[in-house]
Amino acid sequence: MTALPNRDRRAERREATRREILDAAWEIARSDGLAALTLRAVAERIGMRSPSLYSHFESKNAIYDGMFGQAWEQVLELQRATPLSTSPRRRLLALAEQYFDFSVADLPRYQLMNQRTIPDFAPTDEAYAPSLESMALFRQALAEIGITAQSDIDLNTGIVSGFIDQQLANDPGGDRWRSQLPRVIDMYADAVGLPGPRLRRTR
Amino acid sequence: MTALPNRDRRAERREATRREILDAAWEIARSDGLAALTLRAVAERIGMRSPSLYSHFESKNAIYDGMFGQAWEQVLELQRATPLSTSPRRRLLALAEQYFDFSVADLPRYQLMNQRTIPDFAPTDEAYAPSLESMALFRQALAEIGITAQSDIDLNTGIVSGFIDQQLANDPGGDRWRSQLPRVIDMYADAVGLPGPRLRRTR
DNA sequence: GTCTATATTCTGATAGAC
DNA sequence: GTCTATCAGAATATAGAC
Repeated sequence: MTALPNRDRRAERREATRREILDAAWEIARSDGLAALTLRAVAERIGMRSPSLYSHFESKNAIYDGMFGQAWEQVLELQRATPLSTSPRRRLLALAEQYFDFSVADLPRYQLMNQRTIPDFAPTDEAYAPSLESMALFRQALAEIGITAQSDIDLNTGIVSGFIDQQLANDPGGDRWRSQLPRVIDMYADAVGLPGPRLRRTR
Repeated sequence: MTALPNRDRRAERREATRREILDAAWEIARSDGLAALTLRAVAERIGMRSPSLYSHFESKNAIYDGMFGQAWEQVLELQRATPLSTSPRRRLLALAEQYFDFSVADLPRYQLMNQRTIPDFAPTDEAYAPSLESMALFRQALAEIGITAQSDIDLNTGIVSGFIDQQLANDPGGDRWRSQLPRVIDMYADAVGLPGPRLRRTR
């Protein structure tokens, strides 16, 4: 009987190459725009020829799919690594700031995750899974401080995503909207009936 | 002395063709996605060959530019045609609903107006002008009800654009976020110190 | 102002040798 | 698993006849 090695070096190498391809794809997206991605450019950046990519991804959209999954995995990691404040308002602010900062740090990533920038791309169920998991964690974090109504959750996502949008569109690199997060979170907390203390003084 | 005709039929025709081209471009953007626009497809749709488009637009991006200008002109027209309520809260709600409905009615239009979906497109000053004019009208509409601080204006745009975003991304064609506009506008009005009466009962 | 013809370059993808 | 060679097509844009 032949002993199986406890590490599959082949699989490890394969996975490393996959990540290398996705890393290159992100770099191109960040410098030239998400829609400007081409297989040749990705291959060239890692010293390959474009047909070789097909050993790792079955199509260009499969690369977008991998990127989509990676991006939401990153959100998940961030969520899992961050302890949740027990103060309801501080928790809300921390959740908002965390997602805000993650989003504005990388426009193409945000476009891929949340906007339909690439006409014929739709994530596979597998790539979509971490997105669902992320939302589930978010709902749980809100539930623990008494926010369970769908309308209250929607109110939260609506506000935060709008701040991200405006920051990216009208003040990239700045903090015009980011600096107002405490204010808007106080508004939100008041609206859904959370107890104080407020994050900021009232006017 | 030769009398000049009081109508320039040639210019009218030219302008009509220009509009026809842009109309076709919008149709393609709506059915295939904004980034999927091609000159061939535009030309074909109006019974032309693609090189003929160059008699009316100097490049593909010039077509995007024309579309961008048109979209913001439409916003302007809408703003000018709508009487402003004298009740502060009703005015806020009407402004929000108007822009919300306009935005969610056409995703590619919204992407072109507000998101950087096309990597190498940037509007010319001419096409950008109606956008600035629209924002000026908006600021004036807010100023008349006592909202003048930049932070208060930013708060408004942040909230409304986020609702649009979420509606487009997570409930296209529905009203999950649209139906909450009165609630969030009340929140906003409270936060910036507007007098009542409220649009909705407090919980 | 529209056409045909074409330049030029690029695209995603496949076949098959090694 | 990566390569060369290539496909088949599409892209934007230009030249020049009519």
